[in-house]
Amino acid sequence: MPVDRNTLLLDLYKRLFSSFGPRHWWPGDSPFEIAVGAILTQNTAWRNVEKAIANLKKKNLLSAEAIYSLPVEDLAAQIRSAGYYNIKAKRLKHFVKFLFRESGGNLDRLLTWDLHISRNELLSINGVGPETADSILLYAANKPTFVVDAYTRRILSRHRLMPEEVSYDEVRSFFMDSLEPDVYIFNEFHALLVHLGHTFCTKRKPKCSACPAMGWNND
DNA sequence: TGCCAGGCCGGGT
DNA sequence: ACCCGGCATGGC
Repeated sequence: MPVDRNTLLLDLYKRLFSSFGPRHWWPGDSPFEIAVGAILTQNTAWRNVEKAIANLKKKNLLSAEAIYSLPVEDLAAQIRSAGYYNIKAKRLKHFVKFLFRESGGNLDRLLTWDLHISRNELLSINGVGPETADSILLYAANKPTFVVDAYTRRILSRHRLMPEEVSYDEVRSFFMDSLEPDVYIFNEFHALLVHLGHTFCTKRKPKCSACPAMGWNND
């Protein structure tokens, strides 16, 4: 009697949670900091992002007003450690320009909008794709949207819950159709997938050492 | 030492 | 609608 994929997904969450415990994400003190982190961490190790954010904080530049006023070349220099600093400086500029245009520079107000509306608004910003938008919505606004990233895809494909090449929206729908729209579970599930992907299910370790212990077949 | 990290865009088929 | 090159630092 085969178990359906929805049940397998919920089972994965339960196993991850009981193995690793709550991750208490996202690292960041304010919604704006979380949004900046979401842009800076695009295809980049978080530890490189932390340094850039700490630097912005130290220089009192971690606000929509400061980033709006700072010349883009200067901003790039301040976020150097995050990598892709020229392109990311432009993206942060696009983001804060959007905030002032749509919401008076106030991210909190934008995030009170309806999920579907605010997601499309965020996606209209040059430099904000689906993962960045969902990260901001889930972790800064506590809205029930699921974040899909490279770890999510790798883990799901290694566990044969989903082929490698499916689209972002297909993976997101798989999670959102299988689980109750619970912000806490979406938050922890994504964070747990990143934790697993980070510590065990990496590219350098094609045989995920934690998975057999968790009762999963990933030959 | 090379390979990898919590993507996304723009130009070309 | 896909496909691909470009973007860049820092750690293992």
